[in-house]
Amino acid sequence: MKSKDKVTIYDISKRLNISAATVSRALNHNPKISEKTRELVAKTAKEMNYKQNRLAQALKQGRTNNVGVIVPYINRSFFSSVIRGIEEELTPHGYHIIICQSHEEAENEAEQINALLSTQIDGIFMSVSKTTQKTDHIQKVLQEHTPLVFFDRKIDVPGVSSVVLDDFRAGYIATEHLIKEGCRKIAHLSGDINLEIYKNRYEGYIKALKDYHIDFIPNYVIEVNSKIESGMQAINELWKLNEKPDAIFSAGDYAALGAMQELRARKIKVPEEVCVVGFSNEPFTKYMELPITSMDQTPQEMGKIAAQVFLEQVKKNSTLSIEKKVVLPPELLIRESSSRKIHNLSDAS
Amino acid sequence: MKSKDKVTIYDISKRLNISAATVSRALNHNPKISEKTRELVAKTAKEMNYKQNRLAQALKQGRTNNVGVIVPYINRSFFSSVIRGIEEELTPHGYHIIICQSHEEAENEAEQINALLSTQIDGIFMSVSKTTQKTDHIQKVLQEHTPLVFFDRKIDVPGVSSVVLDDFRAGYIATEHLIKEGCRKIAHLSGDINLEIYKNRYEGYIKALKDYHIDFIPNYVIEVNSKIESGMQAINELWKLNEKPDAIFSAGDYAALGAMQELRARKIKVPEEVCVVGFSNEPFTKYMELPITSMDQTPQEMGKIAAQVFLEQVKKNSTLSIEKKVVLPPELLIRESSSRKIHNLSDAS
DNA sequence: ATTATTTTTGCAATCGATTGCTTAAATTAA
DNA sequence: TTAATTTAAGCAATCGATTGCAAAAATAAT
Repeated sequence: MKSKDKVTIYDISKRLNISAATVSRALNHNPKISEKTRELVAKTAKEMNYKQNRLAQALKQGRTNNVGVIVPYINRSFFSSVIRGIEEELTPHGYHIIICQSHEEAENEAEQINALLSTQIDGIFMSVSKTTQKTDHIQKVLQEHTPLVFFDRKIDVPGVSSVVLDDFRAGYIATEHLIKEGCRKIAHLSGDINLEIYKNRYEGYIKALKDYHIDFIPNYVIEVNSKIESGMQAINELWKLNEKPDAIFSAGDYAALGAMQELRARKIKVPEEVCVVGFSNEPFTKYMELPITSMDQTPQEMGKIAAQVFLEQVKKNSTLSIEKKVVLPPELLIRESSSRKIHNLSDAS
Repeated sequence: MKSKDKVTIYDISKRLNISAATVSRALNHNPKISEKTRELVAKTAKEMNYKQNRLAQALKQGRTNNVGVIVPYINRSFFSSVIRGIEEELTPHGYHIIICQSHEEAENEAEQINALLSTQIDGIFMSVSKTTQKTDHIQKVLQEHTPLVFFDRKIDVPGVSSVVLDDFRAGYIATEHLIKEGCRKIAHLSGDINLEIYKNRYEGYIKALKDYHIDFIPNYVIEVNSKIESGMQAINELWKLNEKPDAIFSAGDYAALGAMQELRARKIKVPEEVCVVGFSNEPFTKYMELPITSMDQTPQEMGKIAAQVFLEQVKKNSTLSIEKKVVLPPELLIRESSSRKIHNLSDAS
């Protein structure tokens, strides 16, 4: 892997008997260089299979044209779609995207941030992990004046922009939908309330119950993670109660799926006996034998907007960090798992 | 984003009235530095919030400790699991993983390679895109003596190591399983034959038919992509035939899912009338109402092994590129979609 | 033909960290 | 106390590309 044969601008300059400065300028289309030599340099560069050393360039210029994206997991449809959105928006501007996973560990998250900062990335996009409590590592990013944009899962830190879903509204809409389907005993499978998104979904749920004069029953709220098994477990808990729920609003699709599995195992009919609504519009929700109603978060759009916020920030080139907060509207995709009436199945995902 | 305040070893050296060289050595635990000054430097470095500039370091050392992974899509369970495997194996060795997507476009793939090479990564892991025909961009990697390891989808290029599944065997096993379930008219939803993996699966299928003296019917082979819709389309094609198949062996889970949807729409019972086997063991196959039999590729293991092959290669530090070919055994996970007999549902995924 | 002006190119410093070689300081031996 | 030896720290070059300023070459003006 030693490569003594890597071609540099000096190699080109020697070959052509001109200075490296001229080569550099020629390659960068500097107008001070005559067309003649520009073409000559371009030609020999290709001949010699020259490839720019972006390390050296970045070191000199102070920017790498790399941005980092930190997500809990890359294999969640939601996150990979956001990444796709960021890519599409930033690639045309010459940026490259470095994707990192925190695996929901605050520690990993901090390490990834350190790694990114030390490679001098030009910006960071991040959806914080569930276990993130302290903001030390985020302060570090700000200290370096590296633009930071939160998406979906954010922490409130002054000076940091964010693009999130209106999770409160989403929780409200989902619950309201279930109420309108005739459900009155609506359980909620919540995520960790420490994360704003889950807290907001939960509060939207509460508010909808209140608005429709339905009593809130604390026992109907079960905390789950994003594993299928936890959804199963949640049903087991709920069905120990005297008053069984007639609807499940899950803050995640995987838990919703688990819930449906367990309901089926118990021969409880969905949606006739229990309606189910999930969250995130994971692809499988649409393609189940019994498709699951779910909340779409327009993730790709979210990524694009996050990227735009970043671009704005770097364009201003100012040290003062702009703080921009974008909130996107959710869209409920109603499918069979919650459709008691023969319904207009608006399924446009 | 301008940050005139980034701390360098010079800042530390000035503060302590020692040379930058000493600071550098101290931070790197060079034994030539006394414990006293080492601690002093470490302390002030922390105080001043020093963060190493890995660009500069990499430029000097000639290695970045970054490796690139190029996959068609990150949101396929298979690929993200391979990436996870690579991460787990390489992170302890101080490497950072840069994840890139080709989106199945050879052009993107080439661009990603260029970008990675110009940032001087220490190695590349890659699963080639469907549209990759030419090997020019791969030759470039070899010219730079950058270690390259193919996983799953490879192209035959001398000097490149690879870790792949025994796809021929997998195709054989899947087909044999269907035969043993009593199927005789087995259709095959194949991927693009230009990719070795799909060609091998196809040939395994042919061989099994032959071994069991079943006539091969060309019309029973339909090319699909990895979209659900193409699986539906395939069933539409197959059901135009006079002799309808009694089994489907799909080279991909998404197509298998689409096929099952379409069969259901046509009121054709799975597995009673038609057995279905998919490929890749995507999580949804297990959690369907009617779980799909699928071929597991032990992706995380594949990633780990690929990483080990890479490590071996860099350890030898020799310019001569070792060529190592690892072939992993597939494992068929038999589920309801292909179990006519009451079966030992060996489901360990 | 000579000077003024415009183009084109080169010199050398710089980005931040590393490292071979040398020198200075500290320790031990004589 | 002085020389010999070990230990600690500094000098300066280097990695490859960029860029302000200066010099050289080419062109235009007088």
